[in-house]
Amino acid sequence: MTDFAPLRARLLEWFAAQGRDLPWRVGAPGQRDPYRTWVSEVLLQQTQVARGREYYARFLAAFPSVDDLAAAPGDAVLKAWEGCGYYARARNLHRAAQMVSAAGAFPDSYAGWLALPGIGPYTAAALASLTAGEARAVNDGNVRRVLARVCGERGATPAWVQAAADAFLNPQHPGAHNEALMDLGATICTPRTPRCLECPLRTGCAAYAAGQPTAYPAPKPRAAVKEQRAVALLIGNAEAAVLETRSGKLLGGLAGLPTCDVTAGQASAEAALQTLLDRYGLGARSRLGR
DNA sequence: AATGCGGGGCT
DNA sequence: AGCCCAGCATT
Repeated sequence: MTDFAPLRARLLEWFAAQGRDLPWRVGAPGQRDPYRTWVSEVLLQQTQVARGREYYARFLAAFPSVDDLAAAPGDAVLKAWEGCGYYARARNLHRAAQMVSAAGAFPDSYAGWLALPGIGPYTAAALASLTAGEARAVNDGNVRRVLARVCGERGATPAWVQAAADAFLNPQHPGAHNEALMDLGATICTPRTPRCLECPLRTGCAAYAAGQPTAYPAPKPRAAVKEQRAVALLIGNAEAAVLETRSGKLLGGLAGLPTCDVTAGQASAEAALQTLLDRYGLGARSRLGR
């Protein structure tokens, strides 16, 4: 295994000088406010920082404290999340806020955070290290990429990444170390065109030495994208239109235009449209003037 | 271990 | 036109 000791120090030095200034980073890593840190971490699950910033400001304005969030109606929480995607995050955050509010205190350990809905290994490690200084290494897309490159490990499996992240962790400054690694992955050790000449870990990086940083980690073969087709009906105009509560998993429970799935081919599309027209008693398609 | 879940940015 | 993003829950 790579000798991480010199890399740890250089990473923290770089972070002190070049780390990102983000609105939820108030106070020292290790004693951050649990609610704000929690909201930011959930928002940033599979969501880029620029977008997370917008929704963070909106969400904190609507729900300034965990008690405010717990007391809010579910619709209001979803409304604040509107357009951000992965809506289970909002529903789980709301449920978990009610659990925390009822308990009267935030979790104070990795295990405690992990027990809340919507919080998995990554988020629990981030929260435990950032709010309580617990020595837990985060393992996310940035960490996987940075460590695969530093160690020259093309086939970085989840188990390998976790072991490497644990070995790299700075037990004296786990929160700062985790944030530093994420910032490095986001701003220097990027997926496509890494800025190796600005990287504090360049000396000692196996991928840089090999001259092909983007070859690490090797991309995983992706499953073929499944295509789905549907016909939607607009009754109304840009000001007001008929909406339905969607069923199923895709945006289920949210409002949307009336839709009908299309199985295959033109005939099926015509049939789907007719189904929608019949549903609203709009008669033959020709009556729409087409 | 695989899959579904949103929406947008980057190359 | 892919690939990726501070992942998680479910199967």
